[in-house]
Amino acid sequence: MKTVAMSPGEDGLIGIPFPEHSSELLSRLNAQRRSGLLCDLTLTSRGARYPTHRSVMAAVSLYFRRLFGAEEGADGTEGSVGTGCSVCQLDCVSPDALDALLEFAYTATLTIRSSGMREVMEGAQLLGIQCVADACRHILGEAGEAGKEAPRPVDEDGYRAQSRRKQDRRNVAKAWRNTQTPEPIRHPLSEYELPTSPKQQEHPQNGATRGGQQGLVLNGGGDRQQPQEDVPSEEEEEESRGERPVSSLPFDLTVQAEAGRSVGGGRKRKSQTPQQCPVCQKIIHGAGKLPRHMRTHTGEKPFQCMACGVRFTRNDKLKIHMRKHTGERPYPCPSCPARFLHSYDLKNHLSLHSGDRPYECPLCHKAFAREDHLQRHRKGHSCLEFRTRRPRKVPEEHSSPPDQLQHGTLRLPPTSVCSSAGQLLFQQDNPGAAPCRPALLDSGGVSYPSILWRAMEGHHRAASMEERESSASLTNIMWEEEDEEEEDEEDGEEEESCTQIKYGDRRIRE
DNA sequence: CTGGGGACGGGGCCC
DNA sequence: AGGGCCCCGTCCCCA
Repeated sequence: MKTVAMSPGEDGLIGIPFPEHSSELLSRLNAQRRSGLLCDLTLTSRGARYPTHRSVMAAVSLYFRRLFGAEEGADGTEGSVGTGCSVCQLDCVSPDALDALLEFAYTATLTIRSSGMREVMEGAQLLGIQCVADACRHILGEAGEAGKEAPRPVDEDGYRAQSRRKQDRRNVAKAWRNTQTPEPIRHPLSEYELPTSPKQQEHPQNGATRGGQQGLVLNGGGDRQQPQEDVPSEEEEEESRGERPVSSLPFDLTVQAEAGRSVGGGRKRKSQTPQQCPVCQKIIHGAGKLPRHMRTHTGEKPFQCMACGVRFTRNDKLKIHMRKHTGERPYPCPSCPARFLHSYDLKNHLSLHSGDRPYECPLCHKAFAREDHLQRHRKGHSCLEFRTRRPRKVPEEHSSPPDQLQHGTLRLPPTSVCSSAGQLLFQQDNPGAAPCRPALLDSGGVSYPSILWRAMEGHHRAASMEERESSASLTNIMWEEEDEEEEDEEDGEEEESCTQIKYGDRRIRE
């Protein structure tokens, strides 16, 4: 047993994990079920009888939760079954399906024959065991359609909740994780996340997503949390539906793949063979990295700090975290006494000494020491100033985009495009560029020719040799007066949006 | 809004 | 192949 380093007199809470507890608990409950011990509920289906524990059934099934009044918000009396041993007739679920569902409830593993998949799915649906229903539906090839036709409310909510900041695929995946994985894929009875990682699949009870000879074993998970962004392409979906063997469906963590596609594409070593995540379909590069990635789906955090109880998905993260307790700061600044936990902290810090601000906003030219600060700046509204008034003089030269560019502002004819907010955003065709909202073209639906962006980009390149080539994908189009000094006789309040500030040598409009 | 610290996930390299 | 270690990019939070 590890000793816990604590300062004298400290009386902090210590969390000592027992990762095996959940599976052992489940295993013992299952043994009780098999021997009929402490069973207080008997399920029947077409004559077959299945002694169970109502607490287990309530934990695993929405139907029984409601039946027993155990659902959150229920008063605990209405519709509840008495405390004695009761019998619940479930003829609508076939004996085989019920048996499989009970097996799942007590082992976190669904063992079924392919031919019985639909019955199990329907039974799971009826009993409100959603993860099983979803898993079966996916295997039956109905997931894609279902997902398209009727997106889950929870997905929609999560998506909506994060919609403001979802900027790119990564963000969406993140948003998905944030909204979905606080409740990771887990068996309802599991205190800890039930194993879906390969390591834990070795557990005889829990594990294994293995393709049986005739049957199929699924770990208690499901792919229902598949993020929208990561929905596989039609080909991939088709592939996963029909072409692949059953055992390599998304629940099979041994799915590997992409044979040939990435392997031959310049990867130097076999150990770098990418593997495809069975849940999000993401290609994970690097040998042995898939289990690590899978923990982002399962929520499993096997590495816990014995000093403060914080848990991590990865050992290396825990190791870095431990530096906080040991006081180790292995990255000293050569210019000052500052020391840092992370190399990148030192890197950031060094930019303070040097005064380097290599990350410049392509719009307002404000420079930042950190790239993420620039991204934040651009995502916010701080450089999305716009002018809603129209120029008094209609620029005739707009037919020649490069000529319209002055001071980083693209001149547009008044009949062109202006959102209700008076700003226009568009994205360049740069896959690597920072993401942004799609173009706001709501005024007359005038499409935005990409040539304008290229013109803008060209302008930026030409404007100054000092300027870094920007990866900007987001910019504003502002109405620009012909002469900066020229005063507009129109609304005074809008004049404030035209003040000039300086960043470095560049004068911009604010 | 910005600067800074920290957490998290992915990829590369190595054993 | 699996895993440790490291670096990097990104995001979140707080001051």
